[in-house]
Amino acid sequence: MPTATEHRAKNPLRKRLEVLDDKAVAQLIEIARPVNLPASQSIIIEGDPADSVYGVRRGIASVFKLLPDGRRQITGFLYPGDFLGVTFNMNAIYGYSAEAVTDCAFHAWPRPALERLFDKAPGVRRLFLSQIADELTEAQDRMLMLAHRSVEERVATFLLTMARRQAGATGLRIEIVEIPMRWADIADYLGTTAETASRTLSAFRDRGVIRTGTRGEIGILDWPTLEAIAAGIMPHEAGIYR
Amino acid sequence: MPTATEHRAKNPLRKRLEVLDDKAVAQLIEIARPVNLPASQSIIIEGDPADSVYGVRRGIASVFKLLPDGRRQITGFLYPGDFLGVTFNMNAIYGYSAEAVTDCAFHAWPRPALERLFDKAPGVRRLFLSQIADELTEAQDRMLMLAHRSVEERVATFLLTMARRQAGATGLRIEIVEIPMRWADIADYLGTTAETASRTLSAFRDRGVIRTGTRGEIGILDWPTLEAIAAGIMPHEAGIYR
DNA sequence: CGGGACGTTGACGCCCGTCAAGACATGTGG
DNA sequence: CCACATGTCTTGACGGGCGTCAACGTCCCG
Repeated sequence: MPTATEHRAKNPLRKRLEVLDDKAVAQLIEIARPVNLPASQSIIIEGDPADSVYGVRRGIASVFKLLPDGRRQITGFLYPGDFLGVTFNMNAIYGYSAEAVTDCAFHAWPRPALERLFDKAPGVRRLFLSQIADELTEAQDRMLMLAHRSVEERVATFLLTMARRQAGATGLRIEIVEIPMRWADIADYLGTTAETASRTLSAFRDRGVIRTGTRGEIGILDWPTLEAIAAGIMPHEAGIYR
Repeated sequence: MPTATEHRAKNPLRKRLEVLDDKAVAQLIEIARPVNLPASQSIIIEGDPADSVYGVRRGIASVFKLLPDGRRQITGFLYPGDFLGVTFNMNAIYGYSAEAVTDCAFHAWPRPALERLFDKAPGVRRLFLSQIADELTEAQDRMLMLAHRSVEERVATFLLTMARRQAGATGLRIEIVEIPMRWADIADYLGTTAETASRTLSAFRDRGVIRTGTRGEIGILDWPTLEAIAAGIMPHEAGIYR
């Protein structure tokens, strides 16, 4: 049974919009304002009035929450086809912050125009609905992950998710996985630290599971082992520290 | 800014349904089938076809996911007024399991009838929508919690949430908090173990923050300290082990 | 070339998960 | 009413995973 993340991985923009008829898509594009942001720029700030909804066109964005002491939990990475800032609060306040991980292009929809479109084109409402539902399922999966799985399992799962996303519908076990985000971001996403994440990668490398070297790339050498680690099979055979 | 849990705590059944007009409420009740379950009986099983949506009328239910090795993460407790099994998946499969924590009474709505009602009464759709959105916000809050906060902070936060829920809109700092669920459940909810949760309670007791004794009840003696612990202020003054 | 951002590696300590045993309450049958 | 079984909570002992602090290496950009 695929997780929500895996499900989402197979649903880029085209897939997501194909539930809409051509007219609805045209209307959506029409009321959109284009927004471009360089990496690590802020898009949405938690607590601000939620007057726009954003759709990722290009690049990767992160959604996160902050603790008063400055610590950060990235609750998700968003890819082309994903939406940002879809809230149904009555007070219409963003419930989280978001920023561009890589250089990004967005559609920005003013909320009033979007809600008018909701009434004209029910398919559009259903589209945003399914996004929320997907996010909820993914959030629940990740709760399980954060609470009950070791950092090794989390990192392995992350690598596999990235690999499968890039393989797309082909299902191939690709060799080189591109990791566009910084490891500090990944650590915040996985609920650990950059140091521990790095150590875990090194351990995988030393066990011959992956290959490192080029910045922003990981080579997967041993899929079965990586999958076994992610699944939690493989009883602490070799710790993080050699 | 209140968390989603706190928000939900102030929204029992009446509050939640008051966004509907009388006719919609009547229609909802009309198509509902009553279901009663004793404590620890299963309501929904992850992976089963999602042919019903449930509304909690009385009692407390837990929503959870299981790992293959049997470990469990409770992703939320549901109270009267909350809904269960609202999925917008195209395949219409429950994404989680649920069971009664205490003796429970539910409304059960067959999905087809409910979707017909969605079209007749748009307020009903919006009601279920806002539930999903609430759950998503809560899920994101809890990710932060599980990933970055100590067990002490989590237990303190849980006690405060329960206390505030019982205080309702009064905002009073009530003395005796009823805890209807077993600590094993609470531990699974907080992403820890029953042992550690128990130890944490004992530490609070020894520091004079709470009073224990009667099963299913906790007395809160020192609100400011408990709030400080929950907020993460209070640098490891006295560990769990005396 | 110098400075800053990012990743790597080491050393250290403690939080908390695990195993185990005991305390206490509740239910069940004789 | 008592003996016993069962489920829940408590407490102890122990060890490991991983967070923290610190130093170093590497790459990039002015």
